[in-house]
Amino acid sequence: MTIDPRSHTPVYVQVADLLRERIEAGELGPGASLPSEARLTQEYGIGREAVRMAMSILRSEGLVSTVRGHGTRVRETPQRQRVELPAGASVIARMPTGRERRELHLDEGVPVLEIRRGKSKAEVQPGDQVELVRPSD
Amino acid sequence: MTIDPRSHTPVYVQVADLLRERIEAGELGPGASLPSEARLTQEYGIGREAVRMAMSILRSEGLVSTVRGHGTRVRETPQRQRVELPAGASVIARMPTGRERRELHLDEGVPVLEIRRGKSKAEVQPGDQVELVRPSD
DNA sequence: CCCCATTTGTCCGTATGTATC
DNA sequence: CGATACATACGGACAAATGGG
Repeated sequence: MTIDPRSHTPVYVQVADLLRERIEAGELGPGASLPSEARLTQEYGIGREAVRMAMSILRSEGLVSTVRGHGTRVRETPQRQRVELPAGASVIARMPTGRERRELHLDEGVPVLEIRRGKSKAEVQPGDQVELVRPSD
Repeated sequence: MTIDPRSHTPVYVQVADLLRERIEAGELGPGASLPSEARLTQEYGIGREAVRMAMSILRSEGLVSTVRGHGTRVRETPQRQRVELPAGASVIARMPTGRERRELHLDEGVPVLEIRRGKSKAEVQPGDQVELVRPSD
């Protein structure tokens, strides 16, 4: 697969798609390092900005995690704890607020589960660590 | 609040944090326009790239929506439909894959609810349109 | 400890395209 | 039509963090 600069789809989206495929196919497993930005600019014959925007997309999808001076790695697939959703409760999925992300130590691209029971304050759970269950009756 | 170029946190993350605060505090309500890129580069004394990456983060969080040639606005808070979570089912929150985002016509920064019942294939619901409910017994 | 190569972060200049007013 | 504003894309340059020797 290669990049088509004349395509209607932006170059950086094409790059993100290519890398996402390689990750989802298991070619780049959890913990594996992605090629460096310099490497990707050479391999695809594109500018660094396109590469960095592609990385930004993958981070926002929770697929990878970038550390300055080190590189970008495929995120580990999280082990989720099973939590019971109480009777009469409801739940939504959304992105965390700034405070929530700091307090729950959430990476970019990690949603939260907001559980409401009646009129009381909502409970917020990290979306990458929790699996909600409604038991069989 | 200002920007500290010598902080260990990247400038673009700081800018995103500042703008997020102003949005969450209600200073920038739903529908309100954010300052233009040029304006922000001047106000904070930073470069374009930092501003654009900050905007990219806020978009990825579903907080704002950018229209080319017009500007960036705070997104309206979505109305959610109530859907019952079946007995014996479980649910997780995660970001959609590229294919899911296209097929479900999801905006940037919108997570999905993945509902599993037994060993059958999972059902995926848009996180900004659905509220899962477990009825009172 | 420092040195060094690697890698990402940041800024700048430039250019073209596209959408809105 | 022009002015404005964002989107995409390339190039160069330097700063800062990491990790290995």
